[in-house]
Amino acid sequence: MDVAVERPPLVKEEKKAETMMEDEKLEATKAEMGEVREENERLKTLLSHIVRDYQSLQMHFQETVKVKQQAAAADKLSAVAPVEADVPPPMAAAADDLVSLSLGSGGYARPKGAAHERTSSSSSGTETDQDDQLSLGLSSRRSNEGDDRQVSRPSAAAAPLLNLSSDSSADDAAPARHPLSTAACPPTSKARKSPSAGVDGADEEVLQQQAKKARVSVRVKCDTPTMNDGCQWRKYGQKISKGNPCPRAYYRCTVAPSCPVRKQVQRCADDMSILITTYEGTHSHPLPPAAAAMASTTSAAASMLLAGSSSSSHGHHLPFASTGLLGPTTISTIASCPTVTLDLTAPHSLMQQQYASPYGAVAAGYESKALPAAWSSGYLAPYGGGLPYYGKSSLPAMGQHFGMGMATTRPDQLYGAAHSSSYLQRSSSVGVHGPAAPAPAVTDTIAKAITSDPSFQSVLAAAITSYMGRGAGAAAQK
DNA sequence: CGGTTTTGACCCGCGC
DNA sequence: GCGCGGGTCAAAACCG
Repeated sequence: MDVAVERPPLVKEEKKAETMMEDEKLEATKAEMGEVREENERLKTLLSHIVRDYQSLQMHFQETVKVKQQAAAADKLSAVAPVEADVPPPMAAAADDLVSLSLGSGGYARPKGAAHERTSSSSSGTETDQDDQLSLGLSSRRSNEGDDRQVSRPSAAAAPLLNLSSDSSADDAAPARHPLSTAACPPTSKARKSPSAGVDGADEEVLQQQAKKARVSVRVKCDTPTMNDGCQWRKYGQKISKGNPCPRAYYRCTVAPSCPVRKQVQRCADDMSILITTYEGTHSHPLPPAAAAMASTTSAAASMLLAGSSSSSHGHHLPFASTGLLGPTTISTIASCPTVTLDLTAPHSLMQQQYASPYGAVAAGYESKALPAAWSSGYLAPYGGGLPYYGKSSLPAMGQHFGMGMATTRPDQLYGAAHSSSYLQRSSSVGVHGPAAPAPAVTDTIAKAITSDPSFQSVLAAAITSYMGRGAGAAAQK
């Protein structure tokens, strides 16, 4: 009873306390919002700064390249009569490449080759929308030069010189000279079977040679028969190769009927737990997010390869190699089929070094079984998806998306995501370390890496800038 | 029933 | 020219 009498005042006090609490909460939230806003501003500033840096670098590079190109052209003219005068020599084109890491959506422009591919392949089946095209390719292109409408512009100005992955290299290196892009003639076998398929024999040969270029081999510890990289594959063959009791399986990308991408999967003879997946070709269709992530990884690797093979100045655009971002990476140019091998398996001494390096955690993250797990996780996060899709989002959104992707389960997105460094710093504080939660750990370390190494930032900035195309430019100028 | 996997045959490049 | 090995084809089997 007493209690009943005394209750009203208590309730009042409670209410008072509640309102006080709410006020506090409100204040806290407001403060938080303010922080976020500040963060946002900082990010914007940082990004614009980066973009500016990148642009000036780009211009500088272009100037240098122009000079080189002119010299080369002069040489060529004097030496050999060009087959097509208006076509820049492949090598010169290769030299024109930029360090830009185009992760995804039309990452590389396929000027004439692409157009031709469309026409030639569309006759046989459905072809995906080019605008949304995703590419495995790491391409070099002039990213922000007012080319705001399309990520990849089909005009010659795009002059994408370096396209990362194997097939694309053919596209880009000699788009006009070999109008039939390699992607367009997926069936190298068909060419094989019907060599007189109508195209100039010599051209075809060159084409195929180039198509054979640039393979990316990924070594990963994986218990499953294949590493799920998010793409759809159809097995078309299996062979017992010499020196390895384990059969090698051949897969073809089935996301698009005309997609030329293939992969070979084989267990390592020495260590059966290691799965060696070799990718070849460039997807001629938009990729699902999960696959895009993988594609960006392999394209980064392929870019290293092509960068090394496409110009004499090795290393000037091997940011990942130099930083070790991709893990222990070996490049073999044996035969006419150079291959990048990403060894994401055992902790070699190299790995250990990388552990110690600011970027080591990337490799470390891959090294653990988390890698296949992450790749095969199906990746359900709505925005965590492939980088290509970011191409359409506004800049701030991008930051969020990147952050999201990283904070969840995609260490492999780091290559494109790291620009939101302050976000990373943040997420790093939430990160959980340990093998059970590799991604946060990776995020954490990456954040440290980013904040501690300006060169890394600039490299990523270049990549992001090129990837974002117009979006970045527009946002940066704000 | 359509798509995928399996598997033997075939083709091609390369080394001898 | 021949044999070997890698890569691909394509029919049959399999599967959901």
